[in-house]
Amino acid sequence: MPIDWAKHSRTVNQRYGDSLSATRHIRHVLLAAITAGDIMPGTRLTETELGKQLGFSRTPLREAIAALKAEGIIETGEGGSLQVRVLAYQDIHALYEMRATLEGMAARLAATGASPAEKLFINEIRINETQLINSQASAAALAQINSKFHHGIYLASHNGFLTEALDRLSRTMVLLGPTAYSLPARIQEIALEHDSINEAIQAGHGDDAEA
Amino acid sequence: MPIDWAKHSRTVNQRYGDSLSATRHIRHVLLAAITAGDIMPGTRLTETELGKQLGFSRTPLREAIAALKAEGIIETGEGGSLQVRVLAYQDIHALYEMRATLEGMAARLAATGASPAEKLFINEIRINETQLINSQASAAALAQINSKFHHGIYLASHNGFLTEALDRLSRTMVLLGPTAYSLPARIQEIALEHDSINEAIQAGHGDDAEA
DNA sequence: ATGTATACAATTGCATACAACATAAGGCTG
DNA sequence: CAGCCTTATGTTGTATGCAATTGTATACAT
Repeated sequence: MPIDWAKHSRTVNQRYGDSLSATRHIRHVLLAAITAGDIMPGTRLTETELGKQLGFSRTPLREAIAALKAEGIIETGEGGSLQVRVLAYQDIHALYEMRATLEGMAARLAATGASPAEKLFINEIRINETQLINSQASAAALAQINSKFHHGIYLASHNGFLTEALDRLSRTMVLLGPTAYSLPARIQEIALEHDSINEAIQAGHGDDAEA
Repeated sequence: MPIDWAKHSRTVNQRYGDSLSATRHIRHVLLAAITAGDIMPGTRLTETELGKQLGFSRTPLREAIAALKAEGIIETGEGGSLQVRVLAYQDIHALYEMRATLEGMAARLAATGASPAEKLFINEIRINETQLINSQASAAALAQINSKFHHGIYLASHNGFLTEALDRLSRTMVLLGPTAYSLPARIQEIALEHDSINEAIQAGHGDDAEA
């Protein structure tokens, strides 16, 4: 069954506008397709076929793939064939370990260095999230506000490389498949964690935030 | 004065063999040129000119540049023009902050999780380094063994993403220009630090290694 | 029946050609 | 003389075509 590229293309246009270069457009479309689970890790990608389906020539397609290879999303199998990266079992542990450390670093930096405006911004997101949880909002909406909360902390760390590294990790995490954010128990846990982090940031307690 | 691309090309061939694809070859050559200071941050790069000088067509050149853009080494100025990334002043602080955290993480993981063979390997590198320092070896040789010591710790962390992130940071650091590893006082400091780290790893003390 | 060699098909890697865009210079007009 | 429009030039973005390498199937020999 062919993949509905048009849908992903529309999503990208909505999110980034329709004035992207073909290379960047294709990059985002491929990421969207992987995120949605339309392309599973290990799937072989052939340039000719992809280009035909996407409606672009192979040149911008290859550039998009070159960027994704540099990010570790796509890898070259033996013989130079292309495939979506397959994470080894140990990679999963490494990935979470890495994210925990970097998130801790971001929380600490946010607690010690965030401006009043940034603290206010983070706090408002947290309030917003609580409201959404109490009103039984959809999983998608919760995931979105969750992402916003974390990203707010990243930015408040005032460290562009940290933000970039965490964003890159998120992109790599999509290789693990869809996350389970929908379990009620987990939602409560996350809410409590976010409260602790938020309080530590508001109070300026670096150690507490990192924990 | 034109850049001596042939020299960098030879260096790459020595280091990685001469069977690299044009794209990868160009990527390494550009990195070597930036590392050597032949191309300074902010320098504008034109594809046509570069391709002519390197002896390759624009296609593999653009793919190499796409990869370097994804890594944050090359950026697109206004109007789509290419230039070597110029680090903002705050980026320098962020870069060192990031490296300190990740190196600490690597040292902790190495201390708690390295195999006996890996500990032995790291210890031998440390002994080798001491000998080189005592015998007044060249700065280049010291830099090389220093790099080996750190890389040994990265690998002993058993976290591929951490290793990759640190390698990427190193590549970004070349944008700061050549490092000062030649000051005698600094060499002694580094030697002491390495001793502390090594001892902590050998003893399996995670907290000490991280510090 | 199995192993190997050879030929063919498919796919990636690279080069060239063309189109679209931005930029800067020069002339024209107010 | 100043400002703006036009045009020429250079650079990036995209498409197409060709070469080389790799995977595969088939036929033949052991």
